[in-house]
Amino acid sequence: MILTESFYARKDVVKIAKELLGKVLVTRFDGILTSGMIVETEAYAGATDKASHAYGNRRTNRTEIIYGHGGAAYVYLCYGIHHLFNVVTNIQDTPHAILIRAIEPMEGINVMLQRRGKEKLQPLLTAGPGAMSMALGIHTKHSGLSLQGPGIHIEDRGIKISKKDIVAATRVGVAYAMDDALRPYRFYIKDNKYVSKGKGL
DNA sequence: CAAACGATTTTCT
DNA sequence: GAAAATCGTTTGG
Repeated sequence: MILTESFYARKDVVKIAKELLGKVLVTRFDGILTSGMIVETEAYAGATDKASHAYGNRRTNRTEIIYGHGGAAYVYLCYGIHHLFNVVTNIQDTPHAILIRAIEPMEGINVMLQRRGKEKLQPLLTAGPGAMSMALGIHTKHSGLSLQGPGIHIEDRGIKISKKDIVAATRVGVAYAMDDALRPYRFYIKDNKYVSKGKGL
């Protein structure tokens, strides 16, 4: 089943980040379907989190989407090269978001290989937020799209991730956030080879 | 209006 | 392991 607004609108962003593990992220652009199981996420707790773009309730044109109601996509450009895909959670004016960092490819693998300029399936195809977005065809122009719409959505296909297989760790690439960089807001599936290596382990 | 910077990835040494 | 690539957003003049 497709996750609905009520899934994203809840208030515990950390809990939702854990629940997203094992769900399936699906994109369909120009009639081309690609999908993969989410194996790695990071929570960003808005106003109280220095690592978030919305720290201190700072509002800018770019981050306005995070302030909207849960269930939308927030895509932004990092380092001028990479498109990072986030899921907006919580309710209007509470800027929580979850970064999807890695997936295990399921459908449309040949398309993903083509988009990434690769020839054979290997973990680095979708391990890491920038690489995953490119494989799924996600672009900053998709920022603000509803996750219930035709382009992007997340499905529950009944995959159960055992609690003992969920690992909590510190987030990647947020050293500038000082003490908040130490929060255990990164979650991934233990022993899954499609989890990105990161730098924070 | 100009300048600095980043929730990363790839490539070269 | 270190450094470059590259551009929209944000911040300062």
